[in-house]
Amino acid sequence: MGMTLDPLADRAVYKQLSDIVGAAIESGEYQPGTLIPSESMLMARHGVARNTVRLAMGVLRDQGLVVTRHGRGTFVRGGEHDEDHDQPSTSRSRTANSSGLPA
Amino acid sequence: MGMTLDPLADRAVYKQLSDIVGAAIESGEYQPGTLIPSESMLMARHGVARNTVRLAMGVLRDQGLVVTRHGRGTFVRGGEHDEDHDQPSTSRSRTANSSGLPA
DNA sequence: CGCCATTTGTACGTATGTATG
DNA sequence: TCATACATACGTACAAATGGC
Repeated sequence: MGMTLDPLADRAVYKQLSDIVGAAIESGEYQPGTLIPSESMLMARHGVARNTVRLAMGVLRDQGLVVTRHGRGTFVRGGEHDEDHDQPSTSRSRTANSSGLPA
Repeated sequence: MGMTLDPLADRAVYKQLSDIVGAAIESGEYQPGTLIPSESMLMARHGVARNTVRLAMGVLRDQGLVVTRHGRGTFVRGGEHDEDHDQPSTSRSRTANSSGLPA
């Protein structure tokens, strides 16, 4: 279960990380509407800098797989029950599948 | 024309910078298909870190205003003559107005 | 209410790699 | 070969939001 990062690989580490977390999401390991590990957690677990983690999260965000909230964390998309409280504008004018997962 | 950045403002510096450059693009100061100032230039001109410049460029990229090419620079979108040489996949599955400018 | 821990946001610095011309 | 420009990755620090107490 612990896909490891390879700094020597052709693929950038942050992309490898986004692949890993993204796969974990699609595999159901991280359920829709729930929080994925915090940046600190991911840093510790994978031995990378925060920057790298944030870049990876950025990829997942662009893919519409997750949504990040200041002070709260990063949630797996698709929690239609909406653990949202208010928020001025949830959508971000992205291609992003507002329904949640792509397939 | 020299809109200055205000580190004390409510709006994040990188967002202020994206506003400035974005406005310069829409005002025609930076013509479609041409290069905008390099990261080094923007750093020097505005007195900010490279990271900040890159964040600003990221905003413009998300807005579909510019396109960045490794080793080349960041171009104002709308150069339909296509200064492209080959490239595996130009689009990035973004909302991005493939035609160029939003309006 | 204030206090505090956690978490993301912003901004800086440095180094090295890769692409282009 | 070389200079320029962007890409990746590490580090630090402080701000702001959140939520439990």
